[in-house]
Amino acid sequence: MNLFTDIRALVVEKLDDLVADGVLPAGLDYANVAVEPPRDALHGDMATNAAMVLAKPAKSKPRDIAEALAAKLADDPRITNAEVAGPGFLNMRLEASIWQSLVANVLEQGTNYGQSNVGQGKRINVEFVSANPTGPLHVGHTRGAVFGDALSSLLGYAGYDVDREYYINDGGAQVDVLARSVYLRYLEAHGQEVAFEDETYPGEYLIEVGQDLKDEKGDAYVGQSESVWLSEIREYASDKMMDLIRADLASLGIKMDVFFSEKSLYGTGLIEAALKSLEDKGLIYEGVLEPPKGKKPEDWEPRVQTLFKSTEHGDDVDRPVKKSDGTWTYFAPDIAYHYDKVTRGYDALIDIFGADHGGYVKRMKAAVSALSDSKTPLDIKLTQLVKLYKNGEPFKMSKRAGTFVTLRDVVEQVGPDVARFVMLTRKNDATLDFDFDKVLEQSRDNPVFYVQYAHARIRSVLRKAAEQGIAVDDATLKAADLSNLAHESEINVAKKLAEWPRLVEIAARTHEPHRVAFYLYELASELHGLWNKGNELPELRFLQEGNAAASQSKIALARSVAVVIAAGLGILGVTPAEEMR
RNA sequence: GCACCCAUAGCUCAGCUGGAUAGAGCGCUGCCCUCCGAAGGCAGAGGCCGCAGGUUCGAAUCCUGCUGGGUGCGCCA
Repeated sequence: MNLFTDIRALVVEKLDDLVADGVLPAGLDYANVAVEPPRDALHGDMATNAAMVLAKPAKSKPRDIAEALAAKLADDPRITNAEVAGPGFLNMRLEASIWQSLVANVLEQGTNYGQSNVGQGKRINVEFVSANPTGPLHVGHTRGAVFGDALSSLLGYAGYDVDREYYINDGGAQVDVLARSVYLRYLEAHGQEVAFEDETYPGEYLIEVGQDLKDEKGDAYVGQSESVWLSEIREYASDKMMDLIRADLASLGIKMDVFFSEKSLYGTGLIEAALKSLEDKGLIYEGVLEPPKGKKPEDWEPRVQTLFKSTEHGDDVDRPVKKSDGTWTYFAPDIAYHYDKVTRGYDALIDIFGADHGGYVKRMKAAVSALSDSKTPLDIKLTQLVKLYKNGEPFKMSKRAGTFVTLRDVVEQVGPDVARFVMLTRKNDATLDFDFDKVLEQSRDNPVFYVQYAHARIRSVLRKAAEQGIAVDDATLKAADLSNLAHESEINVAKKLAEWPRLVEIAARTHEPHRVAFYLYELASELHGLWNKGNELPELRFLQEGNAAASQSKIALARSVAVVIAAGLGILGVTPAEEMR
């Protein structure tokens, strides 16, 4: 249930009446007619722009249409009054009973309240993290992981059938580097002195892998050439790294539905098939690229390569799919991977990349557009950098100094709930400041705390009520007499609750889970405000002394706030707090 | 040189498929606990929405051009 769509349906119904009355011409397009909360609450509960949108096509004055529409709307029992304002806005006020029954409705539906069917069960694939299997996840990955997971949950809540997917880059040279690094640790486990050259990973997390390899294989690889061990260790090591990464993700509560291996594209004809598909569309040719202007590489020389005509699908230049020596570029398996996603029958694809892959967006969109004949939309969300702070001071990361911060470091220091919430209180395309101290601060300045506090307060009221022998189960609460929830402050809380379903749809449509976090902050603010009003106005307190029935109706409102907070936090992957400590 | 992202209060940031007098928090000023958690609340001051044009009933929002910051740019994935 969504009050805004209900009222919009009413507006449309009344517009049709006006058409029947001959006030408006037939055949008008209502697509742009919106019913929204007015920016200023003084204007009313809901506003529609119908008159302004329809004035031109109806060849009429906005205010005339608005007046006629207002008269029609005033007939509806739900509308207390409808008045024209400004250039032709129509402001509506709703009966208090609407807001009261909304509270009952929230309790009826529980955390399903706000779920939407805008997704219509469409299948959507969200690919995220996709870090190379060469080591543990770091902070940058954390943001992408949290964002992707929350977006997936949000889309699921909005009625999509979502698959979370991880693309394992286990086909390239970086896995060879990993294998060589593990080999060094393996030799080390055999007591040899080893040196880590530039082209190796010196990270200590490989010590254990080398040791395990020794335990399994003994000295079988010692003193052997790469041709003996490279491919085997590559496999062994990348499996180990994926175990590590899976555990990292699990520590944040993230579980992927699909892990797709790049390696599985090679030697199976999948890359060839994808390229063939493009070739059949006339989008593959042999050619020479222009050097990039202004930043000409020293060793630039013209080369003939196999190119994908990505410019025909919105890219700036055509992109190579084969190197001059005939081997695939990185782009080729990526095309094949997306071809696979397209052929798996998804209605839409979402890729989540780090900001450093921004240059990749156009060619990837071009590829999917070409592969699916523009039928499968691909949205690519970039997550910007995370800047770390400690006590307000920038926290420098350096791989060499061993001070690079991993996902595990973050989770261990602040916990998964805080890490997730903080990462989601910013738009994905804005850089994020993450201060290890500030995120644990207990004040209004810290949204995590503030929202959790609101939830904990409500739980506290429920506990208190139970101690006093008042029944506070949802079945009892929703049957309570809610008509005394009539004070402006109480109605305002209910109005905020009414926005939830609408917000879910907006956030899902724009692929912006941060909107959920901001909404929860606003809702928490309403709750805290009402709570404090109880200081001066005892009739607003949730616990009405000696009056169980009155208490139950007040608590019903508080409980419905807790339900929506829990639902919102659920989307963000955060556990609602029972109490603050 | 080109592409993408960002620019809103002193600071950190919201702002819905274009809507009315642009909103929060921090900081600043002043208030509110015999009362369900003051870990909170209320009020006040604080704005050329980077600059300049354009589109229209209407622009922080869309388009173009600038300025400043970030990211990236053919045999690295």
